[in-house]
Order: sequence, then C-alpha cells, then structure tokens
Amino acid sequence: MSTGTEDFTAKARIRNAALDLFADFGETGTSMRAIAAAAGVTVGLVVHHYQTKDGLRDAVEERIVDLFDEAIAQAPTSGGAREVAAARDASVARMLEQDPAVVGYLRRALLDATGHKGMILHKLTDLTARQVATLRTAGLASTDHPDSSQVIGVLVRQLGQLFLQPMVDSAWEQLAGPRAPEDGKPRLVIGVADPES
Amino acid sequence: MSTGTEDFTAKARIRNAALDLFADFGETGTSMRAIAAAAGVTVGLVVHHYQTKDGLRDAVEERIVDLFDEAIAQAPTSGGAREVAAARDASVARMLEQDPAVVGYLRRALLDATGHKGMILHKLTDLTARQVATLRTAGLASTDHPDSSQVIGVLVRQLGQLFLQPMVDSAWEQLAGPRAPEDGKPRLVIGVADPES
DNA sequence: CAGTTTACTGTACAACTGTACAGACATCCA
DNA sequence: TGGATGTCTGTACAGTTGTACAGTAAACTG
Repeated sequence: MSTGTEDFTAKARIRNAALDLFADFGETGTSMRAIAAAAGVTVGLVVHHYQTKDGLRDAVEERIVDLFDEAIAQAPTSGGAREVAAARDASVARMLEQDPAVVGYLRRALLDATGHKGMILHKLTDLTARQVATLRTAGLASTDHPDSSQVIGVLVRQLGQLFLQPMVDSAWEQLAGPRAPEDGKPRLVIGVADPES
Repeated sequence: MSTGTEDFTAKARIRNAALDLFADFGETGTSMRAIAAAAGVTVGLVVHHYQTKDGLRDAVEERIVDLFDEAIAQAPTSGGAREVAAARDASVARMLEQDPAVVGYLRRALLDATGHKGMILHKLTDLTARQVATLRTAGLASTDHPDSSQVIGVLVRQLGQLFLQPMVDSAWEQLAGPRAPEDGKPRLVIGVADPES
C-alpha cells in the first residue's frame, strides 16, 4: 500500500510490491509469484520487465535512492547551513514516514553487511557525502570535525534510530504493559564521537 | 567454526551449524540440507533430532539464551553494584566476541520485529529485567531512573552497538579508503535518556 | 546373550523455487 | 490498413525446498 500500489503502470506496481514484500519478508523470503500476486499480474510479466530477481532488486534499490534524492531536493536551500541541514533531515524523515517499507528494506539491507548482494549502503553513503560536501563549500558547516565523521554521523543518526527503535518499542511494551503509557518510554540517543587520539 | 563445531554430539553439531548459517544467511536463506552438510550428517538426522525447521530454530534460540545466562553467571558477584554490572557486561561482551554468530543471529532476529517467529528478544528482555532487579535489591543500583529505562538501557548499549557497527565500518571503509587508518574512525555513541517530562 | 531403544542413512514426495518461452492482445507508426 | 513493438497470460521445466518414512547400524538394558 505504502508506495502507492493502486494506479501507475504494471511495471511500477511490480517494483512497489517487491519493495513492500522485501521489507517485510526479506529477499529470499519473497517469491516472484508473491510479488506478481501483490501487483495483480502473473510471474511472466515480472520476468518480462525485470528479467531476474536480481534485476528486480536493483530496480528497488534505485527507487530508494531516488526517493532520498527527491526528498533532499524538495527541502528549501535558503538560510544558514544549519537550517538547510535541518530541513533536509526533516524532509527525509517525512519521506521515510510516508514509506515505511523503505525503512524496513534498509534495515535488512544495511545490517546485513555480509551476504547482501546490493549496493545500497554504498550509494547512500555517496549521496550523504555529496550532501555534506555542498554544505561545507556553500556555507559554514562546521569544519572542526573531519568530514568523514560528519558523513557517518548523519547516516547513523538518520538510520540508526530507525533500526533500533523497534527493539526499544518491543522491550518497552513488554516491560510497561501492552497498553503502554508511551510518555514514560525512554528516548534513544545515537550519534558518533571523534575517537580519543 | 565459532561455536565449536568440531567434536560434541551430532545433535549439538547440527544446532551449532544452524546458528552459524542462520546468522550469515538468515533462516529462509538456509536449507535443512545446508545445515546437515555443515554438520557432516544427512537431512534425515536433522529431522530426527529437531522434527521441523521451527523446532531447530527454537533450539538455536534456547542455546543463545543459555550462553547469555552462562556469561552472566561466570561474572564475579563481589564488589559494589557498579562493579558487578560492569563485570557482567564484560563477560557478555567476551562471550559475543567468542561467538560472532550469536551477534549475527540476534541482529537479524531483533531488528526483524515483523515476521520473526521466534521469541528471543522477549526472553532476553526478561533475562535483563531479572538481572537489573537483583542488582537493585541486592545493592545500590541507582533507583533515580525507572527500572524499565535501566533495562532498556542495558539492552540498547549491549546490542545496539553490535548492530550499528557494521554500518559504521562499511561507511568508514568507503570514505577513508580500504586500507583504513582505523584510528580516525568515529566511535559510536548509543544509549537512552529519560523522556523530557 | 536377546531385545529394545536410539542414532543415523537414503530415498521418496509433493510443494515451491526462478526462469524460459510460445502465444494472445493491444498500441503505435508507416 | 498492415506490420512492428511492446504488454501481458499461461504453461512448462529443472532444481530446491521441508518433511516423511523404511531400513541399517550402533548402543544400551535386562
């Protein structure tokens, strides 16, 4: 549902269905037939458009990178570097909220260093590095930390929270009861620090 | 190899092989035959000992909880509560270092809220809650935070780091080059804070 | 020693996997 | 109009999946 599985071309519907299912059940846990059924087509058409399952995964990852790109592009570029960065973070956060499947997919892909055939972390690191670079040259993004630390910091803050939150939620529900008060729930703190030299 | 696949009974070898493979390739990505081969037996024996794949997974998760239990039990209980807690953390950390497959398995299982059939997070939360409770009654574990926050804090610090580290490593390698200086790599900071009231 | 339980192999089976391909239908350009 | 191109269905196939089971070898029990 999330990525708008309703109208669009069959090709896009297939890709969106694949994203949803990969997010929930993983790549090996999702069959071509299940994707086809979710998209309202037959297996044959999936193969016709994407050749192989690998091809379909590549298309899904490309789509995710595009979503990040679009989210960043939509954020206003006016104001100080701090405001620009904040606006970009907010825009990305909004996109991830609208498309929970992206979070699910990334969670699986990124934490799966070993064995994941895709390159999405690589591409997202790239994207973030470019983003930080433009902020540094254009404005006053603080340069008292090495830029690689800044890039990793953005990645970890934006994504790490999303990955660990389910763990916190689950533990909180177990400890505080199912109808959770919710406002007593501890808040996750995630970031990076420069190593002590 | 990690969990000592060498000697032991065939039944234990099967369980250990399953843990290793589940950690690397996930449950759906691992076939009964692959587990049998890794343990040096035939599929028939796997079924004989564990009936179904679900049964095998249950045994694997039970084993993991046991490893945590043993690690905690091995830590000395002398000294102040702070020392006891530190010793337990260290003992668990040592166990996880000796058995990287446990980390891999937990990474997959815990962050997989949806769709994971096992109950391992539930059991580990339980274990941690009991651990915190005994520290509180026995000694002086600070009671100025709610105990659920303390429990979640322990979980997040012990496990969160392990889950996010691969992401940091991968990004660092990409940004700083393959033969990484390593000592410039930013350090992960993970914890929980009480919500602002 | 015989008898029983347990460990283990090998094979069999139905269900499902990814992929290939022949053909039906639609769309578009000459 | 007619051919070409692209969309889409249905079926087919070889390989893999989890599980069942008959039978052999070994270990234990009396």
